[in-house]
Amino acid sequence: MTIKSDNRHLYLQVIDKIKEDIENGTYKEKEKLPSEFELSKSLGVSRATLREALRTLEEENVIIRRHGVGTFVNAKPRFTSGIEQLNSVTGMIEQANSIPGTVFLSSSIIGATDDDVKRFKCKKEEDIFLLERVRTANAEPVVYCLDKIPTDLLPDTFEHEQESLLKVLEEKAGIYISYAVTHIEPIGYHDKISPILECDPETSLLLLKQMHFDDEDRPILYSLNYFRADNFSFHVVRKRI
Amino acid sequence: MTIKSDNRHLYLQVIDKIKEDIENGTYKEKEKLPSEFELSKSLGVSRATLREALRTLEEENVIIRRHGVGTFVNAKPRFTSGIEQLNSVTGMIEQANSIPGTVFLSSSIIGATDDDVKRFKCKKEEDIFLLERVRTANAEPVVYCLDKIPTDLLPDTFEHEQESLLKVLEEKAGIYISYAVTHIEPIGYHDKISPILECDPETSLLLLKQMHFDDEDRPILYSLNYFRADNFSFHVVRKRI
DNA sequence: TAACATCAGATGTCTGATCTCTTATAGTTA
DNA sequence: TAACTATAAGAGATCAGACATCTGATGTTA
Repeated sequence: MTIKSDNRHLYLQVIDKIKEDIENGTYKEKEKLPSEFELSKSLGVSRATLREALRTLEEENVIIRRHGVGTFVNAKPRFTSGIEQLNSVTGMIEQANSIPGTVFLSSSIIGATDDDVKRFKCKKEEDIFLLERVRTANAEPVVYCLDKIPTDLLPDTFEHEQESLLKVLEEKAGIYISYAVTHIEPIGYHDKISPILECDPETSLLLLKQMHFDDEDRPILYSLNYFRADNFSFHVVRKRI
Repeated sequence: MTIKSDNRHLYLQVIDKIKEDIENGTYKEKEKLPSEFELSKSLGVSRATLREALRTLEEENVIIRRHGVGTFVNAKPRFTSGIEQLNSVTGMIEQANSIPGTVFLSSSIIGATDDDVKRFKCKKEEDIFLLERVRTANAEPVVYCLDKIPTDLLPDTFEHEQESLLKVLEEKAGIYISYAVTHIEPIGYHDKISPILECDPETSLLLLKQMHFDDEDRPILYSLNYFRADNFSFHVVRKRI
């Protein structure tokens, strides 16, 4: 056992343990798992707890269960880091083993537009903080970011020099962004932004318009991210319904 | 109770019942559900079964549970038909209340390229069927499609005039496409394709490169779809991990 | 040979209990 | 009075063991 204080719920630990065992080859693809009774005994948990874990794993398509037959490992490769996983730009750059940086362009406080009122469900008089930055990877500009956030959500000690807005919100304001509704648009050439990102006319941009919500579904942050298409690649697993 | 023969597993019926009750307002947003004990009694199932259902609903973000406190309805609106749902182009056009059409451009049989061998896990000698079409909505060209499929997967009576390739595969060859791994790329202007889709230079294209798999994870169909950005809009809900 | 009966083993469901966490409240103390 | 503390109630988390139902294999019979 590791030293890590594992006071998370039992069923979560069971899920991790089973995933781990699939990962490291203890249970192979398409192979039958031990019966629930045996598994629960060998893991030292009750069958009820084991079943809650298995139910979740089934929901995640990691395993498949057949009544009267058994539980099987689902071969499907695990596609990770698709576009459906929300990550800060900083995180994306770090994942690519590059060093993230930020070039501050401007910041201002503006009145809420009609769209903003709808987006943030705020009043017309509300002030909106507008932040304009260029994100760099190994000192090369790769993303142009425009962020909007109602001023009353901002922490007092806010400093726009910080790398990750999501991190600032979390640490300074106690706001945890849990998901974003994102619209995807291709942009061929943008008179203002393409030069900022040092793009030739041939290099297209991918625009992600993102409305971020916290874990209680409150609208927090609206951001426009223009990615250089030659530097970023997005993918998604599309499932038939 | 409805007449529908419900011999599906109990916990699935419980899930549906609870979702239904949330939908029709029996339990409102953010509201506390009855305790597990009460719920299981009122639904006529055991607490274990109820808990398996709740576990799944929690996984789906429909509810949220807090140890020692209670179970609450998660307000989140249900976002439908995002890009993560795989749909044929035909289906997408129909969903927009437009009439889908097809302009056949060319078809040919070519040898497998190195990429094809990797993609389809096939032999070098394998023949690949190549289909080039333009899809129209209300007679206006909106998508340029390039489809590749190994010839031995094709039904004998294949006719490329059919609207939906997915449907042909299903009905004629008994192959059911269940998901696709999709890469998203913006295209500014394409010398060949933009004119075909009657785009001005200002209209960008969104390219979806899709590798389709059947329900047993066999690679079946590789397709390049070029969408006119002004006609299609894609969105996705990105979740924090 | 084909249809049927039986049985073992697996998941599905049930019962009712204990454990642990959170919250509220009543009580105590400085 | 204000702040801390102990306690109790209510909720989800976990447990143990039982019975129900489904599936596949084996054996039996017409």
